Amino acid sequence: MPPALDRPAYDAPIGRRGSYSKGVARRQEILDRALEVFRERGPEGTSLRRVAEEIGVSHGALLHYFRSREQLLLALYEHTEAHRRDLREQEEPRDLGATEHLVAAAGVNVRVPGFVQLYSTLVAGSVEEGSEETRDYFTRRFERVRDLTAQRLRRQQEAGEVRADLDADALAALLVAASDGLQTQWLLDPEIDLEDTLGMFSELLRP
Amino acid sequence: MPPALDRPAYDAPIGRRGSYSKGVARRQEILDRALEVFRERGPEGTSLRRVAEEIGVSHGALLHYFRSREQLLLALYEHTEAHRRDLREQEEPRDLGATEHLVAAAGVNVRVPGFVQLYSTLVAGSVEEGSEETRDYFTRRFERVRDLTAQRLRRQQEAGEVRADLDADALAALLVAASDGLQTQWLLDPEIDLEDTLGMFSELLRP
DNA sequence: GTCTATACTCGGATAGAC
DNA sequence: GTCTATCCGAGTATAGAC
Repeated sequence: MPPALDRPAYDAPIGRRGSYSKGVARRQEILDRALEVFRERGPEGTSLRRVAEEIGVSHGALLHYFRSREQLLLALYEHTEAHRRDLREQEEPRDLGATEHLVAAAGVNVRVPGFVQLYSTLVAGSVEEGSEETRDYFTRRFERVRDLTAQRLRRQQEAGEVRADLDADALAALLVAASDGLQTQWLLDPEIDLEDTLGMFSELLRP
Repeated sequence: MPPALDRPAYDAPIGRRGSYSKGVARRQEILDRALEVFRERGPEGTSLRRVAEEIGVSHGALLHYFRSREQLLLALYEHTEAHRRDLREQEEPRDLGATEHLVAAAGVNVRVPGFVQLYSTLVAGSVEEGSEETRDYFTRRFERVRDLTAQRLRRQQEAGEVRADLDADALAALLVAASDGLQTQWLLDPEIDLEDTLGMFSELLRP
């Protein structure tokens, strides 16, 4: 369920030209306060209207900056993801193998309360009609994550750390799938050992 | 995302004792007609109220037999799943290996329009507050599927078809996760070759 | 048990004031 | 561009008629 994102695409300014026209700042301000509300309560009891009230704006105003509840949740996701990424960049050694990278990412994910659930809500919703923006977002995200994983795999294949008789791109899709799927299983049963189980993949990949 | 289900738990009669008290038949009748509505339209435009109107009951009455929209969707899922299972029992050879079994299951899944999406909607929703029934349902389902997969793996390990140095239960979780995760990726990008990619797992498992 | 009526909150769309 | 007011249809809870 993994890593990097060059730019927070949906935090981008709304007006094309011109300076950061106050609207952006206002939107950021609203987002910050919304984040706090989400942090205090769980993801429950956080309807648009209640969040808006808590923040001190009308729900119409909230909807003016975030075209839908889904977009607000996506902004929340991106914000959390960025923070999560910072966490990892400190503690994570460079040049991990593909599996180890995903194991580390998954480990951080499950330690951020609500993060995995938010992710799976958004992905499931992204496929519904009228969620084209979220859909594009996650389609691109999957592509990026698969590519990054494939790159790592290729590097490992060249170094002889991973068996070279299998296609790196397909392996990458499989590895990312296993990571996401295990996190889903973890949501329903937090007893499962996410990191150990996913880590088995590096065993399977050994030449 | 796989196979069997001993009993459709939420199609069970409501009253404990007594004969199939007409209520069950009525519920079934309503469900059948609702299924038809879902089949005609996609999963879109199928609000409780519109479905109720279409089949000629009040939306209150519909809610009397299915405590929530989610429960109606779960009934729809179970019904489709049963039909899907019938399909497979005809064409599928007995005693497939774990991977092959999941590959076949996934292949059928993606050929039933809307099925994968319905599954992922339900799983994502099951984790939300107030969805305890759906949550229990899918928790049990995952347990069952993992167990079944682990059994197959153990059989293959004893037969020397699968490397025996790895824990079958953990492998099963990983395999099921990969299957689910790939189906999610397929939802967002139907170009990916679900069956071939998942099939690689049997390569990885070879001793 | 079966179902109607009603009411509440929700997400979202709209129109228009500033 | 920013926001208020208003309205719609959605899912759901409740009370009570039969």
